[in-house]
Amino acid sequence: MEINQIIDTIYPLTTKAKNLLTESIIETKFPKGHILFRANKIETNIYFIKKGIARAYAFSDDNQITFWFGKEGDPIVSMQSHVNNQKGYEDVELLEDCELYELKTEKLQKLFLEDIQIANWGRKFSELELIKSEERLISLQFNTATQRYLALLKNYPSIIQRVQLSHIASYLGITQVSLSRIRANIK
Amino acid sequence: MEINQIIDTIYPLTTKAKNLLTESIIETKFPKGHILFRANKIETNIYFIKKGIARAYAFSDDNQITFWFGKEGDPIVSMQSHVNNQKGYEDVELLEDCELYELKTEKLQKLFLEDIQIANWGRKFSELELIKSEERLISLQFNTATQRYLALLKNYPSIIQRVQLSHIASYLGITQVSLSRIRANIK
DNA sequence: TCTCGTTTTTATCATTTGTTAAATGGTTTC
DNA sequence: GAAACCATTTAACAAATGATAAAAACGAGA
Repeated sequence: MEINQIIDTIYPLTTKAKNLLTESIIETKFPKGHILFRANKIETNIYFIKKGIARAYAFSDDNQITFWFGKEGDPIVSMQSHVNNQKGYEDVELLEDCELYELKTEKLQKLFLEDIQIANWGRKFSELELIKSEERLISLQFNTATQRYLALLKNYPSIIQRVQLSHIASYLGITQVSLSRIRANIK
Repeated sequence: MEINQIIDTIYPLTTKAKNLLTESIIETKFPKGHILFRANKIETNIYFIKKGIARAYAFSDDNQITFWFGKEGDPIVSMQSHVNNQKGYEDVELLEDCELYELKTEKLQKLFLEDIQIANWGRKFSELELIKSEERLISLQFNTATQRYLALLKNYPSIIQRVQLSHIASYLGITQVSLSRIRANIK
């Protein structure tokens, strides 16, 4: 997905403000398996996915738990770094060869203070992420694992082809064995 | 908690911007049990809690599930109304007699477009809420019910005195019976 | 095609949580 | 103080999920 479309979908900007923003964005590529963000590190960039898919995970005892997937058009942000300039708790791994748009956090923070349109674009960005996060929270709290799996399939059918089931299981808050049972029962 | 402190904790404003914001805020009171927000309704106000405690819940089949508690200093917002001007899915009930600060969504949206400081205050507001939501999500996905209960007690010890256990149980994503068992095992 | 390594499924048993119902405890009202 | 009401706990059984191990399916290279 092209950066212009990504920006406009969040909050439409005038040409001037959009130029200010796009001037600060560069394109970059990383191979499948690349670790884009590291836990316990302050990340200095945010990204948007032009092409590819990624996951964020953290460790609980010894095992990785995936709590986020990103696909074309989605932002990749360590919120702790972006908001509080603090260390994040997550790794972000690219699950396919990826083309990304890169934007320095510091540069964006500066634009927030200089341009009211970009400040409102940043506000809208967080508002939209917040709504996504709330929906995810409620899905986890309200629905059974089976319901959550079916909802994921419905919202994002191709994820089954693109992401291995062990990651999907931990995203759903269950073990891989449990997801396998659920899949067997659905057929 | 006083409105000045609430505003400043989110993002410090110059006197001029703060006056613009506080001019639009009025104080109001409601008794315990009052339903402040209704599901399937576009809410036109946002609130901050000066004194008291509230919960948001939605229905899953026939039973209410509490997914949020607010106490002194916390905002009460229907994000669907605030961000998308759409109907929300939640009721908000006051669990004690409450003193609230009230702000019209429409007025705030206007200020966002007029004052860059207030736009950045609004951005910070959503960013902070987003971090809270992410933390909650990860707690739900990573931890057992017992761990979540202990964490809640640690973060907010007096909640046990202020909120009945059936609400806390559904907030933790378990039944009241299950919470009762957990409490019995901890002692 | 064969082999090796990885992913996914299946099986078994233990643990946790859900469901329903009854018992206990506390509070309010008359 | 008794009755009525509500919140909380306990009990008993059912269902879902976790843990561990083994089998099966799949894919990438030689």
